[in-house]
Amino acid sequence: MNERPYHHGNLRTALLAQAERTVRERGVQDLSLRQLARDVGVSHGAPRRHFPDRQALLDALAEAGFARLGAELRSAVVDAGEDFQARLRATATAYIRFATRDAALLELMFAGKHQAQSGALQEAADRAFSILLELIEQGQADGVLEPGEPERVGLVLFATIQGIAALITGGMIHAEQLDDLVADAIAHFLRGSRAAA
Amino acid sequence: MNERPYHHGNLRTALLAQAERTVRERGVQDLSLRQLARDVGVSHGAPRRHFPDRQALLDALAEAGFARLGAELRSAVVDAGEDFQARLRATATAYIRFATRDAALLELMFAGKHQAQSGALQEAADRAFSILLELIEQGQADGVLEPGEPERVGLVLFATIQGIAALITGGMIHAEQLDDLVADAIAHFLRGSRAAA
DNA sequence: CAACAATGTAGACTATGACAACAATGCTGT
DNA sequence: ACAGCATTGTTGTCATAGTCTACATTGTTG
Repeated sequence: MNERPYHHGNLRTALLAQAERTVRERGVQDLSLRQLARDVGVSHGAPRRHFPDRQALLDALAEAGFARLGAELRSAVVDAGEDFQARLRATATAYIRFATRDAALLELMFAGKHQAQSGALQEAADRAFSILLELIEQGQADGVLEPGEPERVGLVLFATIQGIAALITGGMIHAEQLDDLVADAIAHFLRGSRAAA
Repeated sequence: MNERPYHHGNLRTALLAQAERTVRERGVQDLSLRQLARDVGVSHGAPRRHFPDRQALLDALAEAGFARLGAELRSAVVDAGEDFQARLRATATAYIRFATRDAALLELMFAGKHQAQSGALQEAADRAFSILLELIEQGQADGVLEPGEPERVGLVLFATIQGIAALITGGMIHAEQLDDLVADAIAHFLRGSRAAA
C-alpha cells in the first residue's frame, strides 16, 4: 500500500521498457540513465545495480531488440503459410516494418560499439537470423535458390534487406517508395538466385 | 613568432580534421567539443563560433564525409576504364573500403538525426550518389540492366552495398568473407538485372 | 532470527554542452 | 592613417550526465 516501496520489484524490466520507449520517441542520444530513473520513479543511482554503465543498458536494449525482431520474423513466417516466396515476402516486410517503427533501436542493434563478446547479445542476434537461414534452406530445397552454405547465400539477401532499412532510417526513402522497393529487391534477388546448374 | 596567435586562422578546418580523426579512432560518442578544442589548442568556447552546437559539427562531418566518399567513388570509376562491369566492381569495392576504414563516419553520415533540411548535406550526398546513377545509366545503355528510372533501378544495388557496409560496421562480417561477398553481391545483382525484354 | 546478499538512496566528483560577457584581431570606408 | 564594426577567441557560469563510494533498507537462507 506504500506509494513507493523501497524495492521496486522488477526495476530492470521497467528500465528496459521505458528505455525502449524513450529510444523510439527521442533517439538513443537522448537516453539518459538519470532521466530513466526519474521516469521510473527511482533514485539516480538505482539503475547501476542492474546496468553497470550506460553501455550495458544499450547492450541489453539491443539484445531485447533482437529477441523481439526474431519473434516478429518468426511470426511472419508462420502466418505466411508454406510457400517459399510468400514466406520470403512476409519476412522481408516484417523486417522492414520493424526498421520503420524502431529505426533508432535497429541502429542501436547494429552499432558496432557493443561490448566485445556480449555473448547474450550475439546469441539473440543469431537466433533472429536463424529464421533467415531456415528460409534460405527451404528455398534451396525448392530449387529456387542456388545451393551452398546458407550463410553465404543468405548474406546477400540479408544485406539487401538491411540496406533498405538503412535507407529508411537515413531518410533517403519515402513511405510510398517502400513497398515497391521491397518487392523489387525480392524479385531481383530471386531472379539472381536461380540455381546455376 | 607567438606561440599561439589569438586567431587560429582556419579553426573550422582544423576542428573538422581533428574530429574526423577522433571519430575514426574512438567513435562518434567519444567526440567532445571541449576535447576537440583542447586537441587543436584553443579555448573551450571557440568552436562555438563555427559550430553552434554539437549536432552542427556532426552535420558538417557528415557533409565532408559525403564529399570524400564521392571523390573516392569517382576516382574508382575513372581508374576502372570504360567497361561497365569493371566500373561496377571498382565502385562497390571503393564504397566498401570507405565503409571499412571509416565505419563510424559512415554510420554518422546515415544517421537520421541530421538537422532537417541541412541543404548542404543533402547536396553533398546527392553528388556522391550521382556517380552511382551515372553508372546505372551506362549499364542500361549497355543493355545489361533493365530500363527504367535509374533511381529506382539503382536503389536495390545501393541498398545491397550499403547493407554490406552495415554488416561490416556491425561486426557481422569478417575481412576474409568480404571480397567474396562483394563479388557475390555484384554477380547476383547482374544476374537479376537482365533486361526483362 | 541472525547474518548475509541484493537492491535502493544520497552525496560527491568530473566532464560535457550551452550560454553570456568580455577581449583581441581583422577589415573597411573615409 | 585610423575609427568603427564584424569576426573570432577567451573566460566564467550553469544545468545535466555518468560514475563512484558510503550507507540504508529489504529479502533470503541457514
